[in-house]
Amino acid sequence: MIGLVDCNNFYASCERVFNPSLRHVPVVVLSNNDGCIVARSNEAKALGIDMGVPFYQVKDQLEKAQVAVFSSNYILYGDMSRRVMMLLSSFTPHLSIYSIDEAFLDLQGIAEGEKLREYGLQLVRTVTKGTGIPVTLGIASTKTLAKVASKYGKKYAGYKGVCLIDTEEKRKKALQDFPIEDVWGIGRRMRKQLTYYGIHTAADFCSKSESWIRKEFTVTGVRTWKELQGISCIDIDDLPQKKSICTSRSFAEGISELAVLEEAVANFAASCARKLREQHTCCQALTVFAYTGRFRLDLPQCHIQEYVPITVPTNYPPEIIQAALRGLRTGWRKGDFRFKKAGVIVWNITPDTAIQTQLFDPVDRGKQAALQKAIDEINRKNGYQILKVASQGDGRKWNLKNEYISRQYTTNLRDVIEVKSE
DNA sequence: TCTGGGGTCCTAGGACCC
DNA sequence: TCTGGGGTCCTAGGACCC
Repeated sequence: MIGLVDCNNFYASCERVFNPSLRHVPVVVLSNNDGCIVARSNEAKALGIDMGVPFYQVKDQLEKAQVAVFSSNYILYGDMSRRVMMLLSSFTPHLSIYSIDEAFLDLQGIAEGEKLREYGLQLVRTVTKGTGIPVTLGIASTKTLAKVASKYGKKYAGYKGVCLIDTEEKRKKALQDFPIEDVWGIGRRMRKQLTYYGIHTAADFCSKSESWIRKEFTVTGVRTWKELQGISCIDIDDLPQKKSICTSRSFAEGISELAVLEEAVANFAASCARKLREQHTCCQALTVFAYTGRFRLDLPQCHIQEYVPITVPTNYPPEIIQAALRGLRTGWRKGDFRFKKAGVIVWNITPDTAIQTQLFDPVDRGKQAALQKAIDEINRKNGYQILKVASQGDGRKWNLKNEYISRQYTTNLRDVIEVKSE
């Protein structure tokens, strides 16, 4: 059996942990740049606030309904996620972290029947009490069915956060009432096509033949189809190495000057380098991109995208920054453009051990690694990016909007909550 | 005026290699 | 006159996930 643990309204729940006045109050969290709504508490969902709507379109409505609004605080959410995952890992030797707020657990041989339910309730209690984040656990024989179970677990309070699909009878019953568009792997486009064929529930989908599913929805459709029947197709322990790592941002105001865009790109490249080092990997190529705003078709459009191969695999910021800037300058065109978004993607990721160097590599890789280790250590002790590459600048010309950001309750001494005694 | 960020997988074609 | 089979690398777009 496989378990799926899903944090309820994760970002909104994180904001609540250190701010009890938000309990029972509608809460929403915005994306970077205060752009869109990306998380909602149950109260906010009940008000009919949709996922993904641009903030400016509903700002007045939110004010009227006295909804608490937050800019996204990824430092806080990342740290809370780490705490949740740490507690989960004490419940199984085999945890596969799927996203910031979700993880799959291999429950093979852990318990069965009523015991499994007990185990689940204990898990939910432990995480909720230990972190303040409410979670739901869905248990079934495949990942897709575990997702179905967790949705039922959230929908009905009677489950107390744990829903099991552990018999054929329960599986059939669960699929009978389950809207096909809520199935993991079925998106907007497939939904449209399925509606056309009169397929509305997961059970309808399962009743079709494999060859028909393959013809209409290719192998990915077949995978979902099999998973729903209880045949596992998606591996639990794919936590393989990432194949790409991306850092990108939208800018509050469009950028017209190459120098400013270069500064932004240098920072995105440095961030990719840091992510590579954190997982002990190097990259051997990158893509740098910059777009003008896609919502302002009345303005001149420009779409820069440059692939840059790197000879010797690296995670050293100056090298990655240099490669990214080289790409940006190659793609740069003269014109009256206002770039709204830019980013760096690193590809061809390899472990940082066993690097194949060039015969005539002019760089002393050992010295370089030692230097970077020292820089990382200084930054760890003294604060984020105390030392950085000069081309990263001060970031003042392309800052993000985050008007409603909360404090870094768990990672910054200045922001730790004070407990006052009488 | 204001519209996110970070991933995966699949398909398909072109260029190039032996 | 007749012109294969098996690869890699890169680009690009679509669909899906959270």
